[in-house]
Parts: sequence; structure tokens; C-alpha cells
Amino acid sequence: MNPDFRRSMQKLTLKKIARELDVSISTVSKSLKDSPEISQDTKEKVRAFAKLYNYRPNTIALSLKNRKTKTLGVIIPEIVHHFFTTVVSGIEKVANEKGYTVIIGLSNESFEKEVTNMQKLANGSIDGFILSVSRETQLKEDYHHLTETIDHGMPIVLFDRNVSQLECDKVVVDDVEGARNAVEKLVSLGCEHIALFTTEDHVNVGKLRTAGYREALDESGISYRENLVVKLRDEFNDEGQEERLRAEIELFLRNNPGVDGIFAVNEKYALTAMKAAQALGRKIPSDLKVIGFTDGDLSKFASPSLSTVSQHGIQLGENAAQMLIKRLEENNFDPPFQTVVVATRLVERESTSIN
Amino acid sequence: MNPDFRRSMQKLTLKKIARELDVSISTVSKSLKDSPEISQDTKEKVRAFAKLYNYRPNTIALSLKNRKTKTLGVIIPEIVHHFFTTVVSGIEKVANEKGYTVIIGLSNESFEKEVTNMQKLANGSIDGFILSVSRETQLKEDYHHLTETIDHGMPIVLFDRNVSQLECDKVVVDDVEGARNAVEKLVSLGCEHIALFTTEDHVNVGKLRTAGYREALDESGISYRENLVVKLRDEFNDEGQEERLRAEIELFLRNNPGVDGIFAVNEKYALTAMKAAQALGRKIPSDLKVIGFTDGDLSKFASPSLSTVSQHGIQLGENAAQMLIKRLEENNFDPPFQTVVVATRLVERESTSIN
DNA sequence: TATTAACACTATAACGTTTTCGTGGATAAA
DNA sequence: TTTATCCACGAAAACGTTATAGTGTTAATA
Repeated sequence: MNPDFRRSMQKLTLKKIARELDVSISTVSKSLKDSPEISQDTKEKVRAFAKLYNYRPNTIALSLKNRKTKTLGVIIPEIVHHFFTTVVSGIEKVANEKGYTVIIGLSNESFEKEVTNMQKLANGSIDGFILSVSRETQLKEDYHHLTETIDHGMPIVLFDRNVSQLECDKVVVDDVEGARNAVEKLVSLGCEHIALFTTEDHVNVGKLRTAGYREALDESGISYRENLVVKLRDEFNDEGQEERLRAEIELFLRNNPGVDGIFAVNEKYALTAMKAAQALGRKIPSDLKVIGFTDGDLSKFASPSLSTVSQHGIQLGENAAQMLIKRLEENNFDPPFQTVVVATRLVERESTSIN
Repeated sequence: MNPDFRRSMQKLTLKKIARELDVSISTVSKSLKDSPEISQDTKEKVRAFAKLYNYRPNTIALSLKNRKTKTLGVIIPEIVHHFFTTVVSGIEKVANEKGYTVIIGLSNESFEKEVTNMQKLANGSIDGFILSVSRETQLKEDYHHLTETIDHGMPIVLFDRNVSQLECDKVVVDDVEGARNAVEKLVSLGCEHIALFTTEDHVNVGKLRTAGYREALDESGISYRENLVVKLRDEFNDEGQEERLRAEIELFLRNNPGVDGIFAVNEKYALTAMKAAQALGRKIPSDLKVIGFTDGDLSKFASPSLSTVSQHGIQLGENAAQMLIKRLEENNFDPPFQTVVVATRLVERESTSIN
């Protein structure tokens, strides 16, 4: 055998093995698949060779032939974001276990990037999508790229940011219940003037958590007061806008000294509120109790540590991957579709302790 | 035309267009590529049809034909980790701009997962790797999977966790300098007993940052004292081990009341140290000044906010992607290899303020 | 001895592209 | 009229697989 064989081989293929061993490509393929059509001798010879030179079938060729890629496309609005990374790690875990690969696309909260990213992946690169729609998409309420994908026979599992008019599998957090539990907790701790820091209305999860806040108040016989609800503008989330967010929150706290509880729809709002309140001399949790949403490191390391509604992102991701893979393996892309609701859990820390 | 055409088409291909328009596949392909071989009439007809039914070439088929996938494989030790996500977002940005897709593999700090992930992707799915080796890989010092990949003609760009014996492009943070600057800062603020919280020795970045710590002390004429260096065990980073980490740090602080400055090689150690110190009644920054490494949200939102050595993960990712894509487009997989060093920047916050 | 069956392989088509090389017919030049 | 030149298109190969359908040789059966 050519001594330079190893060097010359950029990538070993069936054809090269066949040429080297002086048999046909079919024989090589069948040998490696342990087909009964091939004699033991030949099989062993081929397999030894393949093993020696570390043959691995070309994934692309297989994808083309089988018309499936064993790859999941995941589109998320942001990756530098604790919640989404936990979801991705859940997806990746299940995907890997079942022999799937994960491709990640970032929309960066942009409608256009979401669309182009999907189009790029939809052309044969992946078998199905797991995605959370971007903020802009929710704002525009334009979901044609999603419906078209589904119509073309590619399954989608939506997560977290629900879009009720879309017919597909979904796995969502029980935002309403999570928020309700949080606010109920505040009430049970004696809070009577509970402020809500939430997003603009078009953000679905913000809306749902607001609804939960309201439910809890209703149940407790506390009247809902518009002026205790602060809708923070989207742009405050942008890089470098921390000060404006802080100013807005501080202004509110200054104007509402009677507030004794805060429920915020995310960690950032909650922590900013805590910092602003502390700067104003309010003691947490004695004067003011705070609960946030999304359980990340930020909450754990805050001073005082922040009680939060944990969303179980990993579980969410695992569920999403399972649902998608199930459809793919069963080759069932038709209704009925399923919506899995992942329960939240209130993690109590110092910001709501009673001492 | 068959009215059910749209429905029947799972995915539009050249062949289907050809059949429908009663021309050859070649003609369709050439028309879409605006070849001069084809008449205007035919071109227009084909293009109108393709546009109407939203034809997009099958990526997999193109990959097979061109023997390149326009996809980058990114292997990171962890995804629920601020630094790595910033790197990924930098990679993704550049990749997207240049028409590349990104596949993510997680090693979860495991050697075996790193190897299998790479093997899976190396078989045609991607054109090159960007990766940061897992902790276990560093521990074992087994890099055969990397050298083999390189030998097979697939370029690798290593980032952050450098492996000096590997011959490939690299983009690393200047850990030594970052650490030195941080410690110099502490010295300039009057600290004389500066503790170091670092990792076990086999973690490269820990070692480098430790070296920087030492350099700064040497320069400042402060003697290096072994007993001020705390090597925290890897396992303390695992989920649920926060208390043990905290206990270890607290013990040290209790035994070393004279410590007036802390440099920690990551955010977690720094924040845990701050919390422990505060619990022991030390005031930060007046009694004790603290600087961490890696600039994440944790540092910004801590109380007091934490000064850190910012690693510019995004830039790091951008550089890595640029280097890899350059090699791919130039088809140049040979030495010389480049090592880009991304400078760090000391971000000063409350934990080192002077008032 | 002629037929059949078993064996151990090879050839071929297909997946969806792109590209090189033909090719038939029309037109222009000789 | 014959020959050369275009024009507009089609055929075929290739990328690396797998699966189906041959095929030639030997051995068993009638």
C-alpha cells in the first residue's frame, strides 16, 4: 500500500477504501453495515482498514440521501442571557442523547434576522425548529415565516414567548401562575402596597405576568391601582441604558414612599429596584420586599439575595427537544398539537425573609 | 398547471421546476444563475416560477457538491456562562455577516463529550472549528483529537484556554497583563496584603492570572506570600456547591484579618468573597478592596458593584471567527499560525472606589 | 447433463446541485 | 449549395452515501 496513503487522504470515503482494497463501493458499504451478502473474509478486511484509517461516513452525504439531517435549529432572541442559555443547554442535552446536533441562530430581537436565519436553515440544513420569537416579531405580529415553514412540512416547537394564533407544539412557562404566586407571597408577608415593574404591553410574557399580579391582588381583596404599575420601556434594556432605567425606577420609588412590596417581571428590573430603593434608604426586606422573575446567578449573588420565580429553563428546553424529536421520529407533522406548561417555583431568599 | 402543485411540494427542487416548465434541470439551474447560455425568455419564465414558489437551493446538496458547508463548529465547555456566551455572540455576528452558520457543541467540561462532539461535526458538517478546551482535557493533557483534526486538513482556532503545544491559530486574553493591572491597581490604592483567589493549577487561565498577580507584587516590592494564595477546588464550581465555596473563603478571611485587598480570577470567587467579607463585618471598599475577572452582569449588580478585568468576549469571538473564515476563504491551512492577544480592560466600580 | 439455487459480489439509481461538454437547428459566410 | 458559426438548450458526471437489482461462478439437485 502506498505509504503516503494516510497523508494523501484528506477525508476517507467509501470510494477510496474501495479503490485501495480493490473491491466495489457497494461491497465496502455493505461490509461496514455487516450485510450478510458479504463474506466474512471481505468484511473483516474492510472493517480493519476502515478502523485503521478511522473512516466515518460523511454526514452531509447521508443527510442528502436520507433527506434528514438529524439536526435541530434553535432560534433565540439573545444568547447573552441566562434564561435562554439554560433552555439551550436543556435542548442540547436531550438532542445529544438522541443523536441530534444543534444549530443556533440568534435573532437579536430583530424580525429580519429571525426571518433570514430561518430561511437559511430551512433549506435542508435542519429537520425542525425550536424557537422563541423576537420582540420585534411580537410587535409586528407578523408570523408568516413561521406559518410558511410549518406549511412546508417542517415542524416547529415554540417556547417561552407564546404566539396563540400559531398552530404548532409549544412549551411555555406558566407566567400567570408564577406571577400570582409571587404576589400572593408578598401579600401573605403583609405587603399592602405592591408595585409592579413590567414591560411594555406588546411583550407577551410581560402581559401574562401582569395578569398574574392582578389576579393575586383580586383574590386578596387588594384593589388594583394603575399608578403602582410601571411599564418600563423596551429601550431601557439596551446596552448602556442602565442609568435611564435606574432613574425611572428611582423616580417612581421617590413618588411612592408607601410601597412595601415589589414584583418585577425580570431580574434586571428587580435588582435595579433593590439598588434604587436601598439608595433611598429603604431597608430590604424589612421596609420593602422584592420578588423577581427568572432565576439566574444575579438573584443568588445580589445583596440581599433576591427571591425569584424560577422558570426551569433546562426543563423547558428538554421538553421542547423531546416534543420535536418525537414528531420527527414518528414522522407525524399533523395536528393535534400539544402545549406543555412548565410550572414555576418560587425560590425564597433574603429579599422576602421575615426576620 | 396542477392546482395542487403548491401543496404537493414539500420542498421545491430544480428537478420539479424543470418538470413543471418542461425544460431540463440544467436550463433551470443556469437560468437562476443568469447564465448567458440561456435566452431571456426562458430565464424570465424560470425565475418568475422560482420566485412565485419561493425556490431556495438545498443547502445540503450544495455542501456535498462544493465540499464546503459554510458552517463553523463552535465547541465550548459551558453555555450557561456569561463569558462564553459573549464569545459566541461575537462569533455569530461575524459568521453571519460573512454568510456562515454556526453549530454549537457543548463539552460540559468533559473530555469525552468534547471528543465525540468534534468527531460528529468533523465528518462533513462543518468547515472549521472554534473551540475552548474543556477542563478535563486540560487536566489529561490529551489533545490527540485536536491534532488529528488539524492533520486531516480542518482548521481550528483555539480561544481563551490556550494549549501551547498545539499548532494552530489562537485568540487569547492577556491574562497575565489583566491580572497584573488589577493587582497593581490594588497596590496603588494602598493595599498591602492582597489575597488571591484562584483555581487549581491545571487550569491554564488560573495559572496565568496567578502569574500576573505575582508579577505585580514583584514590581511593587511586595513580597509574595504563599499563604495569601487560595486555590479553590474545581468541584466548588459545581451546582449546589456554593456553600462549600463560601465556607472555604470565609475560613480564609477569618484566619487572615489583615487582608486589605482581594484579586479573584473570576466573578464567582470575587462575589462570594465580598459576601463573606461583609458578613464578617468588613466594609468594602474602605476596609477591603476587591477586583474580579470577567465582566458580567454579576459584577454590575453586586453591592457594592464589583471592579473587574473585562475580557471583551465579543471581540475575542469576532477575532476568532475572522481568523477562521480567512483561512477557509483563502484555502490556506498551513503554518504560520497566528496568535491574537486581546487586551483586557480594568473596569473600576464601587469595590475599589476611594471615598 | 441440464437446471436451479446459493453465494459473493458489482452496477446503478437516487438524493439536489453545478458544470463541462455535447448537439440539433438556424443563420451567415463561401 | 455547402460549410462554418452561433444560439439555446440538454446530457452526463460528480460530490458520498445506501438500496435495489443484476451477474458470474460454483455447488446442489433433477
